[in-house]
Amino acid sequence: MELTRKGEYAIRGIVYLAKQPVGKVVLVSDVADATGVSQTFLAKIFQSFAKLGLVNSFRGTGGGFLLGRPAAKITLRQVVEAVEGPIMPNRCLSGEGMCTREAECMVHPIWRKIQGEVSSILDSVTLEDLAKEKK
Amino acid sequence: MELTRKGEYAIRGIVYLAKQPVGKVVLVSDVADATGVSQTFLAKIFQSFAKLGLVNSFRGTGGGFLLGRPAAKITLRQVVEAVEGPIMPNRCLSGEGMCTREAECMVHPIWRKIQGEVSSILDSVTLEDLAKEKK
DNA sequence: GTAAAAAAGATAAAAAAGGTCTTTAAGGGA
DNA sequence: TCCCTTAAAGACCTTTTTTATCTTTTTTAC
Ligand code: SF4
Ligand code: SF4
Repeated sequence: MELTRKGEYAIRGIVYLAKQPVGKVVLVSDVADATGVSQTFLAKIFQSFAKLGLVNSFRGTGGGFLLGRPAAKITLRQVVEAVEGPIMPNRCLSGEGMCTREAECMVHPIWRKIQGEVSSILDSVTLEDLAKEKK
Repeated sequence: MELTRKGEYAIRGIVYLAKQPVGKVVLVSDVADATGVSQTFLAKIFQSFAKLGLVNSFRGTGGGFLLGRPAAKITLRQVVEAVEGPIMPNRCLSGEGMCTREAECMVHPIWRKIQGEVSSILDSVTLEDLAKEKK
């Protein structure tokens, strides 16, 4: 029930991107320095983001990363799921037939409810919200 | 963000206990058979329960386990936390000073909210609820 | 005393987490 | 064209956690 470091770093990294002026391209090394994350590890994380279109990347001189769409259009859930996989408090939520006890199980619906609540909270937060300064 | 097998087995095991007639002592081997869990693994889990008073145990002939208090007084949260530790979606929730960024962090409060929601859902379910037959 | 059962602790295989390193591809500028 | 810069891709590695099993000890009823 705990976010991994990968997930934590992913959030730090993309929030840093969201804090940049729109259109500014930043090096992964800069993000790594600013967030206190190993550069190579963060690079891997950003690759996952790029595959999903959460960020755009440019190679070569003057290259780097920027958000793939406006910060307001990227939710915290999308960021977390990009690196951690689907929000899933218990294995039996991944599909039918995962557990033969499901038909009589009184616990299964509880996990579904938790999944729904957590997903909904994470969906309600965007990078725009997270990029603001705390007041 | 996923319940371990230990947590899953813990719930299955103690729910089985909750389904027994009040006061009935059952062998860990019976619970293991009924829930499809390895007996030795389940025994370990029940030891954790016993330490916290969630179950009572008796050794020797005629020994076994039963609930430590009425099913209505044992919440799903207590069961899960007994084997998985505190509900904690991110490390920084475990105490002050875990993360130097916390003061300016906009994400931290989100994790706290999730922690609160999940805890509250798990608190609202008792073994009495889980022991009922599904209708 | 003996058999039954949980308690306790040591051990270990398998999986996941948490990275690093090397090579390749792409882009910009001299 | 030839460097230099930077991300992409994938192989590789170490540590920690999960998921157990096995053995020995303690307690209890008969
Ligand atoms: S017993 Fe219930 S909660 Fe557990 S895995 Fe099966 S369906 Fe899910
Ligand atoms: S940066 Fe924020 S969310 Fe991440 S560990 Fe620190 S306080 Fe928690």
